Amino acid sequence: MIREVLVFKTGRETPVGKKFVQALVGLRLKGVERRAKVLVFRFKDGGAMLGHLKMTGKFIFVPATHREAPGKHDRILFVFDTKTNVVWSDVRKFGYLKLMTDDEALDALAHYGPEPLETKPAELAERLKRKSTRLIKAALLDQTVIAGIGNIYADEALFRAGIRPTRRLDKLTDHERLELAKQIKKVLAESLAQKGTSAVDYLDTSGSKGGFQNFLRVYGRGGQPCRACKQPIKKIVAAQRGTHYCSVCQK
DNA sequence: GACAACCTGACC
DNA sequence: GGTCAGGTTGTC
Repeated sequence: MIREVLVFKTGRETPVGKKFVQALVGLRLKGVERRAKVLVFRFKDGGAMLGHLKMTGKFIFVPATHREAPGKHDRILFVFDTKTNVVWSDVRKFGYLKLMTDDEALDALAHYGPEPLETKPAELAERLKRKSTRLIKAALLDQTVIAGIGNIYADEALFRAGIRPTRRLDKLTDHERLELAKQIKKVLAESLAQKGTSAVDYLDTSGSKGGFQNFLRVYGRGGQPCRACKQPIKKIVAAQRGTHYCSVCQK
């Protein structure tokens, strides 16, 4: 049960007033799920809290004894009636937490594309089969096409599939779409096995770094030699995001 | 499509 | 001082 909700910092997308705190106190957590990049905290009493970490958000478990002296970027401390409390920390304050009914939660999550790790490559490939002229990189980042792919994994999957991020979506061949779908699944699974990518400051709920940053082939490697062909990795802007690729290995 | 906006910190 | 950063949304 949530005993207390201590608010240290608000933000534009999570103003977090008295209402928010009052609604949460007394609720019993049923479980936590993830859909796309959204965390879903469900309550036994009904209703849910949806949370997005955006780029710098973290949920960290802390011992119940740790109560005061919030860290510089801690936004909210959730005090439970157990031995573990939870801190929501967020340097850039882009993240949000929203309380809603079960129906509202269903609505809010309805527009996302399929979960790549729970979907067959052929079906993922089908999601990418569109007449759109936009860049494949933009399509990969579009959460309504396939859910959960971010900037790192878009670049990594494209490298592994040998496809340039600047290719037009409607110009990919069936073979390329299928290969890309397979590589999306592969790179996500490998990263999970390494407990994620701490390229900048990602930490898991125990405050530990992931290890996949050591296995990235293009992301963050602009100017460095391609691990496959030794030519320098290109760094450009595509779909308004920093984008890394090998001009030799990716066609 | 492109671009600004949200915000803070790291790095050149 | 300027640029960039695991993301998303709203406005040309």
